[in-house]
Amino acid sequence: MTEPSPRGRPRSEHSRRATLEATRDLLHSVGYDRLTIEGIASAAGVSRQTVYRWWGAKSAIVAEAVLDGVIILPGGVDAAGGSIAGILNAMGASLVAPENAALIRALAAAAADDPSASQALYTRMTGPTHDVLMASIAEGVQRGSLRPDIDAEVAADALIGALLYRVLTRQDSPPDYGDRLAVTLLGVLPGRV
Amino acid sequence: MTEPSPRGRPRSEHSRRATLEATRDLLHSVGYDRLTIEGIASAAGVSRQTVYRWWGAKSAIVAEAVLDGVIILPGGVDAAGGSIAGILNAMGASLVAPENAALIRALAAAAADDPSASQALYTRMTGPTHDVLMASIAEGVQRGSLRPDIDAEVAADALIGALLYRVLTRQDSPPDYGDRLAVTLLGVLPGRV
Amino acid sequence: MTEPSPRGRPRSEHSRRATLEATRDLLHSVGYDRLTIEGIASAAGVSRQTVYRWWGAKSAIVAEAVLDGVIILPGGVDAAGGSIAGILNAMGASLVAPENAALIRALAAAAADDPSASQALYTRMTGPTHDVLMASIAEGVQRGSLRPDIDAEVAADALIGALLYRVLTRQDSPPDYGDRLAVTLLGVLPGRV
Amino acid sequence: MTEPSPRGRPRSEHSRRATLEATRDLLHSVGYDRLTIEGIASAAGVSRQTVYRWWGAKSAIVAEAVLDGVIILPGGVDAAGGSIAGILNAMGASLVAPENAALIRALAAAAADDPSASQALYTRMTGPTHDVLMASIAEGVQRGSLRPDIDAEVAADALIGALLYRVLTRQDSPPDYGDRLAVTLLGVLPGRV
DNA sequence: CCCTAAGCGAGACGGTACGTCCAGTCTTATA
DNA sequence: TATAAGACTGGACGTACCGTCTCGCTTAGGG
Repeated sequence: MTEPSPRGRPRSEHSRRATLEATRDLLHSVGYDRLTIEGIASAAGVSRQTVYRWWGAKSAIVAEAVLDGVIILPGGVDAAGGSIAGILNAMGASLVAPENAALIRALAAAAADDPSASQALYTRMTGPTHDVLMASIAEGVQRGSLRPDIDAEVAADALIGALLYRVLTRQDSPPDYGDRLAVTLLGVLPGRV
Repeated sequence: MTEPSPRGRPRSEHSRRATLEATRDLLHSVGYDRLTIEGIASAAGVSRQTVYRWWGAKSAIVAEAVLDGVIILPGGVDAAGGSIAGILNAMGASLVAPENAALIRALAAAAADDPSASQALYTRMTGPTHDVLMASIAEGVQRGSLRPDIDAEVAADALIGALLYRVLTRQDSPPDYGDRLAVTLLGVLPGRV
Repeated sequence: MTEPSPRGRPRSEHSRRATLEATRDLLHSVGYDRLTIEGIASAAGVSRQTVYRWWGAKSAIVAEAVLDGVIILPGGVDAAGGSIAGILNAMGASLVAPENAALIRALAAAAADDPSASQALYTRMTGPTHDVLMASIAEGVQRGSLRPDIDAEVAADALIGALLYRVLTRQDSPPDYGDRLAVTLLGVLPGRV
Repeated sequence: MTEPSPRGRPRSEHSRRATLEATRDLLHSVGYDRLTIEGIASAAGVSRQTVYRWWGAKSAIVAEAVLDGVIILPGGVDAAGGSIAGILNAMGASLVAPENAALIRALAAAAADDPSASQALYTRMTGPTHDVLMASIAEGVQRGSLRPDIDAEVAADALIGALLYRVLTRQDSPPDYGDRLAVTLLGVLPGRV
């Protein structure tokens, strides 16, 4: 029942990791458009051939980096448990930080022109936050602290979408932008749920 | 008092227009990443040198195409006057149409890696819709048909952002997605403002 | 019987002259290969169109510069009247001077690839010297100071050719190279005829 | 003690050879001025990048083609052993042949504008002939069949230079031009030495 | 203890696009 | 009509990456 046990030299985990990390760093510093496989390979200290053997296209590397957790949506997951406005404020503040905004925009570009990887990218990048928000909202509706006509999925889309929209258009969001989102979209008062 | 009257052969408006239109068509068919200046020039029947003389970078061409109205946000401006849900439904339906979704994604990619043009791109692309929405919302608040705690700017961001988010993640929006947005975010009933 | 008297603005002699002089200077400094019409026009303070109207090709400009005497074979004509060895020494010394050698090489290149201008170039550049040499040799033969079997044309070819060969191969000629040429080829003793 | 053994794909001798031969052919047909790296690459069936990797400038390709013997001075080396006039006649006849004259002119142009390669070009192209001539002349002097005051180096320069001069000026040399050179410059009778 | 299989770095190869320069041609306003 | 200004097509320049291809070396099983 064991696996057929592979022949030959095993794949180098070190090279794999170095490639993904170099990709993350470059995505960060030069953006998706100016990201090149040549640049990734050389920054990772890996040969071009090795990159092509395992990925073949730059969007595939980006996708794996995201799925592997090498690239994480800043401020997303660990905010679970707080109030909705708190989650949004944390997320907003994090997204707006220049070092993260560049990464977000790069990933938007990657998603934009890779038909196959975009959903994977977004489910991994924004999915956790999306889930946390949906859970919080559903709970609020159930407890009666939110209007009963709120559709949790749509609300989560809108909350994330608003932040994304502001990052892509390069409008900075004031520190209380999360509060305003919560009040406006959900009708909650600051400090509540 | 007249202008100094320019010397030399005047710039060809025909070439300018052909370049912008070729850019729009290619953006549409191959996306931003695979858009090349060489391809634009040849599709436009214009020499590469002419493109470089006037623009110098592909993002600049895209920006001008948008600002010039050669590329228009589908279903945006002309929806003015309808109900909010109606505007959103129309916009949503339009954005989701495959021929437009590709263009939207291409523009998101362009905005993502051109620091200088992104704001221009978005203010022209989404700005009119943004304004229409804000006006409708503000009017609704004033008339009392919307909650008074709604922040029109934030609401418009969220409405557009939600649609953008779904296009970028390639989740299609059902036909009534606009209705659900309006209900959830603004608390309006379908059919009402 | 008078000329038909030209209509319109007369050709600018100043532009013509400036073009030829700029050509000479550039030929001198960058050589024939890197000589460009664009460069000539701008160095001459003349528009490109004007150059094209009157010449059309860079070799034609070079040819006219030579024929017009703007470019002269250094040390050639004014050496007339001296002894043969003296002419050759003067010519050799002059050709070897770095500032002239560059010009000679440039003209060899021009002659090499312009079928129509090469003869004109050489007859004007080397012709006078050729003639002076032939006359001197013929006179020497007639006076009996040179062997009677000397063919003046062939001898002149060889004397000039030897110098040209050394310039093109970038071997410098020692100061007494002219003496050695005269002795070897004509059998004259230094200081005689 | 063995060589470090090179890594990577070995250089293609086929491409190297094809490039040099294409260069020779083009030099022949279009001359040096209209010779382009683009044209060489395409005629050789080689990518432009490969040409740039190994040579970088057209003069370097020409130089290697000469040094490698892909381009040979027509009628040069193999004439050794004949009489001086015979060598000159053979060389003269060969140089004057239209297919060779074009090549000679092209090489003169190449030598004229490549400071680094000109000596290499000429030592390889004319060097062997130069040596043969010098040897023949020195031997003639030693045997007493040539005047003792003849400087073999200068004489060889002049003999080659005369032919070169006529090729560059596009004056054709009559079939007996070699005889006339030998008689005039060396004082030998046709058929002797 | 070799043998075979695969991974890997190095680096050449044919290509495509880049951004620049120049060749020629053209169209305008001015002299 | 000549000229300067300057836009235009076209083509070559030299560079950067692409994706593919050989090499030699390394690192594992398995005979």
